[in-house]
Amino acid sequence: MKKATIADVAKHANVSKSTVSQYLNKRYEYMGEETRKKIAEAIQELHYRPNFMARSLKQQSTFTIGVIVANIIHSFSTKIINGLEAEFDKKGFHMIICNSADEPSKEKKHIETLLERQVDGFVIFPTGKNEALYRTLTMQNIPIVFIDRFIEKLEIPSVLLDNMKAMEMAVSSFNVHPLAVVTTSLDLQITPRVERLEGFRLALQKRNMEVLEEYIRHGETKELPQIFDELFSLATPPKGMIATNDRVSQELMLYVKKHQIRVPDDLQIVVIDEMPYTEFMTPPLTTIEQPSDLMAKQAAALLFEKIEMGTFKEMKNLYRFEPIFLKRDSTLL
Amino acid sequence: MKKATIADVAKHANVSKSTVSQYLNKRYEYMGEETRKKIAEAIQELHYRPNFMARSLKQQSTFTIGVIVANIIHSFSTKIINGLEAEFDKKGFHMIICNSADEPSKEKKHIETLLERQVDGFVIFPTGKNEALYRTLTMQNIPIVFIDRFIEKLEIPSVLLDNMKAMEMAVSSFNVHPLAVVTTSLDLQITPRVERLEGFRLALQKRNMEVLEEYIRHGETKELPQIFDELFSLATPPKGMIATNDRVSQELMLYVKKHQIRVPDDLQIVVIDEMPYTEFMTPPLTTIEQPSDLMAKQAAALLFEKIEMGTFKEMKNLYRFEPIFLKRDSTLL
DNA sequence: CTGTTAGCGCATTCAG
DNA sequence: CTGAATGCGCTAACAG
Repeated sequence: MKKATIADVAKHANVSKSTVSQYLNKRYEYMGEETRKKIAEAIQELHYRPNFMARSLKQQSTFTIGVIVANIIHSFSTKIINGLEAEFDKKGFHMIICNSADEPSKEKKHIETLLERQVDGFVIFPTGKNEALYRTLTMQNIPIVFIDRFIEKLEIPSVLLDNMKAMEMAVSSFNVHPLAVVTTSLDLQITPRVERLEGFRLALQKRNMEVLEEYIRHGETKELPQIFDELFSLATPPKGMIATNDRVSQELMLYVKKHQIRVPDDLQIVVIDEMPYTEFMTPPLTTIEQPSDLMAKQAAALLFEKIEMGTFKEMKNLYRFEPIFLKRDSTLL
Repeated sequence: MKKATIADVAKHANVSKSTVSQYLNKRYEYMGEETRKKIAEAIQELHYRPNFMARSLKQQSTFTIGVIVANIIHSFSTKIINGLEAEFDKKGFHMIICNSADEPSKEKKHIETLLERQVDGFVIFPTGKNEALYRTLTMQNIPIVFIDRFIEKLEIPSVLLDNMKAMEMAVSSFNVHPLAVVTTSLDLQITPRVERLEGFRLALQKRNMEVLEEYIRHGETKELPQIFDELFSLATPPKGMIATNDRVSQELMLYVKKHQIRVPDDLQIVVIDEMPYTEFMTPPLTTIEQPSDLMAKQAAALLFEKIEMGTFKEMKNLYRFEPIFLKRDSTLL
């Protein structure tokens, strides 16, 4: 039971291949009523399905987008993937998902193989360490949109959270001090992490509060307990803490529980990224949510702009989204 | 700056297309040292990348797997996707992810378009309502593996949790009664839900406990609070409860919090699906975990068996995985 | 070791 | 309205 081709259908219906092709492309004007029926029947009988690869080869378009996430398992990636899927589906596009695991070499490999697969565009959570490659892509006019992270001096639009504002919101929701902020590894200088720490410093300065670097910490996930230990061993332990992403927030919850730290009495907490548990923790966590669906929509819209019109409408590289403040009980103000 | 083809490279290097093709396929034996260098240079200069579509067309293989999940956002789907990605990546395969949203019509549409895209195989969380289509696929000898759900009378292997055992574990971890079990919608008779309810009944019977259907509930996510209300309004409210998936467990946590139900004193709880929060809830939740990585590995292995050898090694349709019991403090035994 | 030839399945002229 | 011819980019014999 081999796969039927357009030629088989043509033979079966006693017409020519091009007539069948017309039919498939719904150009019914160019054929008789009965011809149409015969073709329809033949397609049914042979279980014929057009070969998308062949069409793509001819039409130089694959209707597929390559998506490279830094880590599928992270909550924000998942939300974005979910949002992108919905948008792509509307346009009849499919997506190939790859995982860079925040390793530049993997990212490079994936970009290259996706290129070989002739994807029509990319959505990438960039590692940031493949600048030459990003530049080549732009020069070859390949549609590409970054998400979550921004790479300077590149004409590639980035869709990201207004991290400064998020930290301003966070800081303004505490009525205690000193405040600490913790994020995950800074090895790759990943935009949201860098910006959130910087936003923290700025928010303090704005309030004429001293910026003490020992309260501004970062490290691999497994180092976080140690970091918390150090923080709470300071002469003046933090009274408020900001967890800048889901990883940190989870580790912090674990730590708080283990050490029976009372929230908000001993420690007030603000976390970035809405998670299922933030609402039913004791106490529920004051959270700053990223509007992931809007962000995915924006990314998809930008990408299609470039794919369909060959260029971005606006000469704008930065699309910042408003964080959503969810006041709950881990802060008091 | 148009894309270079193999012909451009050949011209640039003063050799024939087929020599270049040999080079690309690493059949270096058939060419001179300097020829090789010249080709390498030409490829560099022209930024040449082989067109994977063209190769696929010729080779009748796309090195891509279609993955259809019931809902990307569910924790188990995400974990499986993550596991599959790792396995596929090892073999140089990519995956196209689609969302059926548990709608049979969407599932059908996705299967059909993925077929047109000539995917080499499928991994599907089946809705169960497209039996004719599943059957056609099997008859056309298309590699396909189901996950999480089992469809009877089909020669399609399914990778799933040993749900009976999971419920036996759950029931045996309580030292109170009556016990209740809650799952999400049963409209589609989705395997894990059906089996978990049935496993619950069986576990009770085994212990000569009465099976009372009013303690065995199911409903849409938004109906769950109402269902909990009803359960706790019974003459004898449940003293122990099993949440059969992450949705139910989250709704239950919300409910328990809202109504200040004391766990485990007033209500003992066991949940299925390990989640970030199970460990740091108060109290930590006794959990039954699905070995998602092993399951993804198994699914991938089966699929590749069929892809590479044209047949499954074993005439076996059911691959059951041992649940992992994580005793924590929401149960007392 | 290298070049020629002939498709893979489809879409698109361009004559009939 | 239909059919023949051509090519998308690559691979795979098969000669040389």
